[in-house]
Amino acid sequence: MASSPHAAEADRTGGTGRRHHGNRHGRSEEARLAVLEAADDLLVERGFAGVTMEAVAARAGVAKQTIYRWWKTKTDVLMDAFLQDATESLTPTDSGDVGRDLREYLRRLAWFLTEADSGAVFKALIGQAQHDPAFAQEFRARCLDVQRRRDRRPLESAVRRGHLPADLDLAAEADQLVGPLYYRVLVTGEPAGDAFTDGLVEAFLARHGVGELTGGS
Amino acid sequence: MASSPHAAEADRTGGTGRRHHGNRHGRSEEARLAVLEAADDLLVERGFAGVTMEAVAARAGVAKQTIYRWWKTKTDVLMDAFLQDATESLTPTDSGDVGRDLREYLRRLAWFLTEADSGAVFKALIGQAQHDPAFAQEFRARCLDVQRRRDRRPLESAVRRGHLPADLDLAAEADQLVGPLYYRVLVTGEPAGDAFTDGLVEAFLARHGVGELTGGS
Amino acid sequence: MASSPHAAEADRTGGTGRRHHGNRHGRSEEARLAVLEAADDLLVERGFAGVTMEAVAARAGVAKQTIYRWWKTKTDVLMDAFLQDATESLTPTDSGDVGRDLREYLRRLAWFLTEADSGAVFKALIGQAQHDPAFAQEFRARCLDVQRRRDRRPLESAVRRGHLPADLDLAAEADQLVGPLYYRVLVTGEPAGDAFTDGLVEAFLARHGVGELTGGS
Amino acid sequence: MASSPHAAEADRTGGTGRRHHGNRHGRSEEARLAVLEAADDLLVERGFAGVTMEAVAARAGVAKQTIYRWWKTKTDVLMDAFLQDATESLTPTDSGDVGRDLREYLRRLAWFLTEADSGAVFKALIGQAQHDPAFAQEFRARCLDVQRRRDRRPLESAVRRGHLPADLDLAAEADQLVGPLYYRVLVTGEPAGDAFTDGLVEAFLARHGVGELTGGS
DNA sequence: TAATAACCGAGACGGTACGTCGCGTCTTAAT
DNA sequence: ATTAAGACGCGACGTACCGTCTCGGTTATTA
Repeated sequence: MASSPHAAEADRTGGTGRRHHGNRHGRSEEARLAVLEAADDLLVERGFAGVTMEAVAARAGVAKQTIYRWWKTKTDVLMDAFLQDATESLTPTDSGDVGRDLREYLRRLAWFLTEADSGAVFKALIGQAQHDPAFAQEFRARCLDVQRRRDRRPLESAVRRGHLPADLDLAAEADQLVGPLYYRVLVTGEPAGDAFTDGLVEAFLARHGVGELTGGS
Repeated sequence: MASSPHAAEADRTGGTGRRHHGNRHGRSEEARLAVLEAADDLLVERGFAGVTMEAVAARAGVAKQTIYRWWKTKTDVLMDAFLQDATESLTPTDSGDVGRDLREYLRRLAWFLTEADSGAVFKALIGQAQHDPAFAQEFRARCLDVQRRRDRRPLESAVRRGHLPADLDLAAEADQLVGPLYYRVLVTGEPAGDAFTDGLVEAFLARHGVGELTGGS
Repeated sequence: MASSPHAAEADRTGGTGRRHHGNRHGRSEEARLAVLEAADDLLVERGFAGVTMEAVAARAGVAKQTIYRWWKTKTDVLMDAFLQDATESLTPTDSGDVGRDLREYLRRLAWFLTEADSGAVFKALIGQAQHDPAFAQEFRARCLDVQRRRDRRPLESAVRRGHLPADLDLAAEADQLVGPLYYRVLVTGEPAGDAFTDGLVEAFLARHGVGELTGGS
Repeated sequence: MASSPHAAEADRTGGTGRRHHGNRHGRSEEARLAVLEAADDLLVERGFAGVTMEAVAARAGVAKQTIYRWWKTKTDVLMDAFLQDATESLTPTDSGDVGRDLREYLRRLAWFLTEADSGAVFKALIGQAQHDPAFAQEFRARCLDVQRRRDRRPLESAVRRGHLPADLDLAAEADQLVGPLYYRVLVTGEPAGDAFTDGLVEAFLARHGVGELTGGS
């Protein structure tokens, strides 16, 4: 869901034309999806300031109370929206070639952060994390830790295959690998094209003496 | 200024007991400083959500309109507060030893970002930049570019002395050097102690074959 | 309501201790009355300048938005407050004796305009009508026309009984009867005691040759 | 002055092109007139709400402080503006014929109140008097008492010539004569044409038995 | 002739109130 | 039990004027 402005507004009733107004047991999946979608769309269309509870409720065709029943804050909604459709975008490949895998992965990560709608949500959440320590903690527990584990996977494969030493501090290495990319996206705002990410991979490989073993891009 | 709750509230009259209420040629320096100080203090004491225009005005003993006359938004105020007292905190040393200088600089940068009050302001502004592209642009132009130029300076010294090759892409190298630190501060939120920053420097030096020439930490 | 400072503040919950916070079908009667009461009281206690939306909201224990939801302006509130409790104060008597009825009615009208709290509201509204043509129109439609019809009623009774000629222009006659009273209240500000209003009635009766048929005061 | 939007803005320097900026002894007549004119014009063009101190100062090309130096409030300014050009409009004629004089005078008074720019100022001041008792007192002392004395003059002439009994309470009679006119203008807002004012005179003359002695209009 | 002092313009200042927006809570009737 | 609807108390927004206060410049009078 939520990867672009949706035409679903009119279709949320499932084509039957009926509206859902209550349910004796359990929540409305319909409402849940409509809220996530609305939040996502509003962020993309109007920016973070446009994502208000009232706007989300109105666009989702849902009562405010329904949102508050299931989410604490609007960033909580955005976090769910992010989880809903961000996971699959970044599953690393595993071709057997560390260099190729890393290049591919960093390119996709860069694209995700700078181009994808989910990336916009992600950046908004990162931004909010700078303002609100409590949120930061929850955001890290629910989203970032998963993401960091993903970042580490190509390195783990390489270690498993013996392309990298077994005693490597994978967490630290992964941070050094993706850190400059996040820095570029979050801080400097410069474009992070293939040349840039490939450069990061090159430096990483050189550092560990595997640069010459793997093919270029 | 503005690095902790201030006792200046009562001293804003400059000790003469007179109040400044504006004059023909330009603004009240007294009011300007009170506002910057108040914004800074509120951010540290109550977090970003506590920095409302009304709270700043009240704490500064200033009319709201006086703030709006000189600043567009509260982040604009925070940016000025940041510029007011952040510059001198991060001037790099130049001992002639790249390794020592870099270690020293990164340690101070890490301290600044995680401990200093100005660092809190900086993080808040970075956060806002994720929410508001227009602000992001202005923030980069007025603050970040200066900061990046500072980040590059130790490397420039090293090149001048011949400790690093002259054809190095300093901007890219600097980004690789500080990127993981920002990543840690802004994204993962893990502590960035001396061990961490020294590790970054070590990796950098190893990458350029100058690791063994300079002393350890 | 609204004829003096009220003790109702604490009773607005209706004695049950529960607060009303809105419901699906229509507005809070509780809030409505509290607002009218507060506006009325503020006018009497602090004058027209004291009737600010903020003061009304604060005194009524109501949010500003709740006032704006149902009234356009503060004079709109005062008009409702006036209508709420002014109607019954001025219902003319009908004793069968034109002179007695007119004397009685004009005395009560004079008292209303100069002494009653509602009279103060009325004068404030008349004042506003001089400043704002659009308001003047609405005020006349909603309040003054009713009032003028009341003014005419004693004369209508007299015509019905044959004490006054049937072809009399009642509107014009009523205007001539009450006009000098309003003039005194609104323009000259002189006291309008019984002697004054009785004099008006006397002149009126003399003009139509019924002075000697009816008893004095 | 001040009887219609003025083209004087550019001519306030007296055609010399020079501006007045100070004077050792005494105030600037130029500034005084510009303020009165601006207040008058703003009232006519934008209504009472448009007469703000700032707008008056801006339109008069005068500093706010200059207004506050010579006038307490904006209604004080309007009162001066009214006095400046209202006196001569209403001087009663004295033809020797009470009926003719009264008819003429009431017609002019009605025109003044409903059509003239000064009448608009007058109504605004009357309106303010309903809101502010202190102002009401001053307004009556400085403006209304003069006006009422004017209202009485035609009657005084008639008494002098013996057309009306010498023991008549002129103040009361004058109030009864003009009261309905003010009532119409201030309260009902109905047009007050010649037929209406002539009717008032007719009724007055009939009341005193001089109706048949004087010619119609 | 120079200094002086009352007045002028400009406009920044501390405030109050405005009318609006969004928050999170609540009540209701319907499903 | 959950929903859509929406009124509510609340707090902050950004704006308009208020009345006060310097400030520098102008100008008629005094020194």
